[in-house]
Amino acid sequence: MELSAKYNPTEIEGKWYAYWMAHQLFHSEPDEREPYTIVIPPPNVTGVLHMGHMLNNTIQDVLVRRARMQGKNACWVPGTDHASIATEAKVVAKLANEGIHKADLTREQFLEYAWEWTRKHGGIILEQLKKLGASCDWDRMNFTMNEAYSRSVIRVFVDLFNKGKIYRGVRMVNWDPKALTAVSDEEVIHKEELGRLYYIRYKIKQPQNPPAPEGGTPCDYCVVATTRPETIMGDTAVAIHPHDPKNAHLRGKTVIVPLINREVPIIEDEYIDIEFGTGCLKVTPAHDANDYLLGEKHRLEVIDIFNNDGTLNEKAQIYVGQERFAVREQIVKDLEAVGLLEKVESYLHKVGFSERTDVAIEPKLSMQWFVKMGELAEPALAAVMDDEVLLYPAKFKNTYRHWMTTIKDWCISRQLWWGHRIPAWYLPDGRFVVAEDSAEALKLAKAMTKNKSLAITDLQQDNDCLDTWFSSWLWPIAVFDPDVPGSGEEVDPNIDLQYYYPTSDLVTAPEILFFWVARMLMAGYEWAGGYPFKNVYLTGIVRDHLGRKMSKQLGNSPDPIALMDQYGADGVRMGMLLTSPAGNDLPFDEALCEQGRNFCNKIWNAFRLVNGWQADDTKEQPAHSAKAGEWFKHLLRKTVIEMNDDFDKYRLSEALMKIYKLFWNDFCAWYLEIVKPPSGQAIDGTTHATARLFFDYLLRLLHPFMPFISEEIWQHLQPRQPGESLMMQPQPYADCFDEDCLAHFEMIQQAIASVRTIRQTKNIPYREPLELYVKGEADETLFPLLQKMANLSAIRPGGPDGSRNVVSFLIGTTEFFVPLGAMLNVEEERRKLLADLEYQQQFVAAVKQKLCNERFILHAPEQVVAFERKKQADGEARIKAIEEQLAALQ
RNA sequence: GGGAGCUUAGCUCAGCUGGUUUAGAGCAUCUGCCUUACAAGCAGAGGGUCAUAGGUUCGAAUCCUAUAGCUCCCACCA
Repeated sequence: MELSAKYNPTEIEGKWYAYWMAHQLFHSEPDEREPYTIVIPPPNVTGVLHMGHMLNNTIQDVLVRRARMQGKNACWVPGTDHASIATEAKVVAKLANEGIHKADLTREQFLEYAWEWTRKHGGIILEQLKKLGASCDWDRMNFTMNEAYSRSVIRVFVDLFNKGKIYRGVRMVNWDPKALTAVSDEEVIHKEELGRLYYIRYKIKQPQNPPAPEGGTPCDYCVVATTRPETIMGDTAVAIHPHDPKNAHLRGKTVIVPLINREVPIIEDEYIDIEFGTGCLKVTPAHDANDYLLGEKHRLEVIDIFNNDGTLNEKAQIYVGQERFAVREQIVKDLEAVGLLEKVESYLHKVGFSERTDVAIEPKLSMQWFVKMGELAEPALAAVMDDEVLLYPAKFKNTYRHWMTTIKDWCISRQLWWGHRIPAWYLPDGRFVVAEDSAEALKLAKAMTKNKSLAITDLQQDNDCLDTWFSSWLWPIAVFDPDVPGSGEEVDPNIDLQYYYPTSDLVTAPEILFFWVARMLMAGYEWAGGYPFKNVYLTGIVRDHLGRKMSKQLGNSPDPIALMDQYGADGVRMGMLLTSPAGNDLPFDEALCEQGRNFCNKIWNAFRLVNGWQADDTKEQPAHSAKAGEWFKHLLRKTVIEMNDDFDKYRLSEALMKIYKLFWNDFCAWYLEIVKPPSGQAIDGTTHATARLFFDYLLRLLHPFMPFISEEIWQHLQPRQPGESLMMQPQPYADCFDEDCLAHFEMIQQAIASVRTIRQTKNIPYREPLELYVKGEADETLFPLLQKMANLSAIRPGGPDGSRNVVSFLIGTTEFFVPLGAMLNVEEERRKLLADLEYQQQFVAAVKQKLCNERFILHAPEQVVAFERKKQADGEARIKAIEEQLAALQ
């Protein structure tokens, strides 16, 4: 078989993915094995793969593949999220491009367009995941708007409502004037903005003949500082602090709102910051959350001057129909014209923006649905604080606690059509019923009104949809059993849910810790009797090399598909994993993918070498090959133990680095080079079998990280049955290794490197054999190996007698000499030895100083003192050796 | 404004309960090699006052305090 000198991933990756699928290797059914479950964080149904997904799903695939190879029944459930705001926004934009406006469509017509869009774009992202190698159980594919899933969402709403945990109320919400919907606090991004602070004069309504304040002049105005002058038409009071001396004269007065000349009272409240601006606050209860609270407290009128789209309505009296920011510009000019603008200052402040549409959020009063969070949050908080559920890295526990203890009620209604419609039906008299469907609603309505003639057409279902997270918080439950919460009448408990729940690991981004992770925990305790996952691995954010978050807007995100085409999926997977410890940001660099690709090529060529060997069973195994095999066996064991430890701590990049070095440095550069037979000769049967065995183990260790190339080579390594796959082979096991064996070998490696250095500095080609003398401790059984790798004609014990033309080096306290004859540069050698001598003398001096310190001898543990003594003795031995060598140079 | 975290080689990071020969890795760099598995390679080498200043200790990259710089999260100062 001819194998190309370059590894070509594109030919191979598609082939093996199809093979795994054809043999149902990703599919899981409950059985007697221990389950290992991951539910995918469902990407937006119409989204495309970005670098964050690449990282996230690579990590999940590594964990799932490894669990599978550990004999667990691994199940990775894929699926998508309907993402109500994001998807609806895309559909609205697409329709607008075609000249169709949402407002002109009926709900049914719009939903038809949305479904069409979903069918067209939905699942693109899943095909991309397949290219990455994701070993999801595609038979378990789910979607948050599937019929069954939707039923579950509705049932949960009804259940919470019946438990009194859902209520309807007028609240100040974050209004997105572009998407025309309320959004949750978590969907508001606060950005710092350089705005302006406008000082506006409100005329004080004076009684006839106003008395002048003591020691001052009569004051016609009170000055109010605001960043939002366009809201003054909604003002219903001006507030001062009760103990503010400079505004005390305003007490009990009324002032006139500029331009519209409405008379409003001065109120007093301790909320006011005396130091800010003039100490006077204009109160606009309809358009500011704080003002709303003030308004409630002081029973102020609420005047809502905005339309839903951010334009002003007739209640504003002026600027009606104009956009809020245009009005801000205009009103400033108009105030100035009538002399009511005192001054304008630059002012740095935070403004809330909608995460989805990036427009400034408008605080707005409206009727919305809320979930009471207090009771739901309790078990979810305890789970994390008591380590029942573990966060990786644990530092997120603090943030989590902070959020969960200051949690506010969750506004779950969205003024959207794409999503789960709120199952509330309004009666003609304004009352409402909550039910799973319209028939049930009618029954309830009849009972409520005691009106038997009530018809379904008399009921009007709520027009709003539920927040996307109100469906995705059920994800780990509903993908296994959409009948939770049940009616309580079920006879057969759901087998899948019993077997797969709770899931093992959840891999997701820290930015949705509260959106999603916390709420899944709440749902788990509320409806599934316990936590939904044991471990939460929080990934970092993928950034470009300038440290910026990768985003579409910046255009700094590489196209994942193009990357995989260029470097292979395995190469990109390795690139993603190389620098991504849990919770750390990932500074992405294509060079990392290149490194991954190069590694694939290395693996490929190692295989080409081993594959090309002709085995001769009659040939005896050379001593160096036997010793190398022994060494590598122990090194392999050590690495397996270390990798297991890394995996236990979710240190995936370190585990990968260990197998990378084991394969490249130890297996290729050392083991294969040692056992490689001279060109054209056959290899002995024992070594041939051992090398293949090692290769097999290495492929198993590599497989979770690089599934494609490992499968390809494993299939070539020996004949396999149809349907056989590396992904189902057990991981290598080890619990101990021989440390001495590794240490002895390492010393020989250093000796070999030292001889090579001598060759390079002295310009002695490798072909020219050298002699070596060894004085001191060394494992002689490794000398044949040393001889082969350093190309030595002989290795002799002791020092070379009387010869001056010798170059030497030290490893530990063992001296090595290489006679060089005329090639030796005595002066250069002396310089080197003198430098070394000085270093050793300083070293010994430092150790001695430590040992002379009585308090050190007294306080330090015996072992540490003994170790320092050995350091001194070794150092002195080395000094003696160097001095002898210097003497020999004379 | 409150909270959390970070600062170790040119870059990205390990370094766990203070001591393991005067700090490790990968990448990058430099030098020499087209040696019949691989130049996407081989061999070798160089590179760090562990952010700064104090303190605790026989002993500090590691523990404590302060300072500086960076990052993230939360929060209604108009």
